[in-house]
Formats: sequence, structure tokens, C-alpha cells
Amino acid sequence: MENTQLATALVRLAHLVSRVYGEVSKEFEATPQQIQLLCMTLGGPTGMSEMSRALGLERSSMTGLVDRAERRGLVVRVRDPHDRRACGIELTDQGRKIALGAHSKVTAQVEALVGEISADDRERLESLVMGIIHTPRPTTDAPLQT
Amino acid sequence: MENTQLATALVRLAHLVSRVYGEVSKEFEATPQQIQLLCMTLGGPTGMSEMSRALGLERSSMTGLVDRAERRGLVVRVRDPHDRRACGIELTDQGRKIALGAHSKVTAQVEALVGEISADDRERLESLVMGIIHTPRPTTDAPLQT
DNA sequence: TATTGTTATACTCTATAACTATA
DNA sequence: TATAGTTATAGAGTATAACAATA
Repeated sequence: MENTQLATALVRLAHLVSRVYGEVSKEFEATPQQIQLLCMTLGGPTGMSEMSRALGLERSSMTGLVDRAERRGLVVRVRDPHDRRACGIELTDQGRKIALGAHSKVTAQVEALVGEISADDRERLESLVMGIIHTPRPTTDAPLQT
Repeated sequence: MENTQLATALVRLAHLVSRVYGEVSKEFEATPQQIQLLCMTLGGPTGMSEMSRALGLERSSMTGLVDRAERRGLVVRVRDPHDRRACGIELTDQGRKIALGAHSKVTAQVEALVGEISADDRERLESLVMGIIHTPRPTTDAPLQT
């Protein structure tokens, strides 16, 4: 029998982090998906298709997500002058405020989750987790291997 | 300026794990919430109220979740003989099969996410993550401190 | 009175399929 | 033909408020 303690622990950690994410989103009167959309727009791609790929969503789901964000005045669609089919999304002032606020609050609360650990432990944990998340893996669209 | 690398890395790790969870759920033709419900029933509490607290859901949301699981033949409600208001949920054979199958597949794919690391690193990571998830924290109902 | 669970309702998120407009 | 994005539709998940039955 294999040792699956680590995987189980990581799944539980992920649930805890997701809960923090959800609670912070609620404080900003938004859903986690809306917050994720706003935060991604802070630094990532801004084209509809690109973003839907990055989020692992169908394009039609992306349309709805952006519709609701736009209706709430958090983002605006901007047409791409070079490709008249395409559009990107940009944060409004309010959207940016929420994105930055939620990001820093999530960060703070995840730090609180980690709690007091030695500088050495923190460095080790950080480098181990970085190793995992930076390992190249199949794109979102491709089914995971079994 | 604080160092928030660790928190950011943990959030991204949580997203990766959630994605694995979602993809595995899809393989079993269920939603992540249904799978979580089934897996919790394998070992955790089985009362409606207890489970809704554990999952951080309103009781009415729990009703809907269980309704759909029951309609699919994955669980059944059982009345509590000692308290005629209450009921618990039990896995059907099919529900148990799915719970076990999904659990082992999630575990395997999270292991794959971790990839090849030394036994030492694995042990360190495991103990650090365990430390985080086993730290006592406020119940789900209580708002997190700010 | 307090608790357990349900119902009614409204909204969000998501996917599939079919569509429009542009490349 | 292929790609970017939308629309229509259906189902799932969630919360709030009001309710029934039991403790």
C-alpha cells in the first residue's frame, strides 16, 4: 500500500485556501469567480479566449462571467483595433480597487493560515511549493493523464 | 514591504489541486460538490446539519445537494430513530464505489502534481503541510478575523 | 423557545449547441 | 475554413426568508 498522506494533506490544504478565498470574496460582495477574474486581469492575459483558456472555462461561460462583471461596473470590454472579432477586458477604477483589496486580504489570511513557523521552515515550504506549481504540465484543455 | 511569495504560491497550489479535483469529478460524471459529499460520508459526520457546518453551507443548500445525490442513486436519507426531526445520509453501493474511486484517483493525480522529489523533501513538505492543516482554527460559521 | 430540515425564490456559474462576424 | 465571441437553454450550486415538525 502506498503512502498517500501527502496528497491527502494537500487536498485538505487546498480546501482551506479555497474557503479563505470564498470568505474574502464575500467581504467584497463578489463571488470567488468574479474575484479571480479581476485578479487575473491585474497581471495576466486580457483577451476573452486567452482568459477562458487560463481559467479552464468554455468561451460561453467567459461571456457570462464578463457580462456580470461589466453589469456591476467592475470591468469594461474594449474592442481590439487589430482584430475586429476580438475584445479584451479592462478593470474600472472600482474593479481595480476590489482586485487589489481582495488580493491583499487573501494573502494576509493565507499567511495567517500558515501561522508562526521558523524562517527556515518558511523558506523550505516556499521552495517546495514553488517547485510544484512551476513544474510544466499539460495545458488546461488537455485531459490529465490516467 | 512584506514577503508574500509563500501565500501566493499556496493560492496557486490550491487552484491546481482544485482543478484536479474538478477533472476527476467529471470523469465520474459528477460535480466536485457531489464528490466531496460522498467522500465526506465515507468517514465524517453524516447528519445534515453537521455536514452542512463541515462544508460551510447553509442547511437549505445541503438539502438541495442531497436531493440531487439521492435522485442519482448515490445516497439515501435515513431517519434518526432518536430524534424524529433529524436524518443522516448513507452511501448506496454505487455511491460508495464512486467515493472510493474518486478519492484514489484524486490522490494519484495530486501525487503526480507533486512529481519526483527526494524522500527528505517529501517528508519535510508533508510535515509542514500537516502542521498547517492541523492547526486549530475558528469554525466555519465564525467569520475569519480581520 | 430552539433546533432540524424543507420549500420557494432568485441569482450565479457552467456546459452544449447553434449562431454571427471577422480573419 | 477557422477563429472570436455571443445567444439560447438547461442544470447545478448557493443564499435568504418563511415554514413545519419535533425537542
